Amino acid sequence: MNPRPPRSFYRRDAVTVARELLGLLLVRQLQGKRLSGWIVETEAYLGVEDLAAHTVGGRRTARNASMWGDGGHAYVYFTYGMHYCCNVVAGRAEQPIAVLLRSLQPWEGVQDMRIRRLRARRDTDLCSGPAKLTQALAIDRGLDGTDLVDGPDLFIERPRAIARPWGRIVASSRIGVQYAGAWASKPLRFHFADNPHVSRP
DNA sequence: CCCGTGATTTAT
DNA sequence: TAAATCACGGGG
Repeated sequence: MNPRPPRSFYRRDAVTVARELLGLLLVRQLQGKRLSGWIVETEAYLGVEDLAAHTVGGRRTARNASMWGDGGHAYVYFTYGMHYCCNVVAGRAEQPIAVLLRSLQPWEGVQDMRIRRLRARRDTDLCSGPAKLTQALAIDRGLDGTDLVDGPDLFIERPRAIARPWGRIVASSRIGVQYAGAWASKPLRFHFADNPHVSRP
């Protein structure tokens, strides 16, 4: 069993957490089996001032409640009538910042992922997008608020030995937030250069 | 390019 | 109550 980062890992600013999540393993434990993938793409959402964040202007609703909680928990939301997206909550309670998990490099349970993602033609289609990875790993609103540090169903591991050399980290503007004015172009998306599992180059 | 899809949010 | 929105994915 790989060690998990402690609570203090998550209780930091969203950009730091977004960058340091790259190369860690997201694990979904389901029916006694592990589905997992290496985190290769993230986006930071900076809270009340961030025009692209669900908590902009201090918005606090039933949907985004877990974003207001302590770091190290999941914020899972439903959108476009059919998709779930999974965030890692950063900072401390009452500091509504988070990191959207955008892409994984599939690792364990790839065969199960293929069954959950029948539309994926290649393995680079399995988890190369925020709603693709939730479908592949069976993450839905039932996991909203789950504890990534201590929970049994969804968590993050940081193996002692590095699995592979990941290479350079690239920063770019976030995807799908064109409405956010000046915040749309800030370099808050992070991914490994030249990784084929990233949602788009 | 366009559209499906329906919960969530905001405006009356 | 009603209307608009949407941190997307898949197909042309």
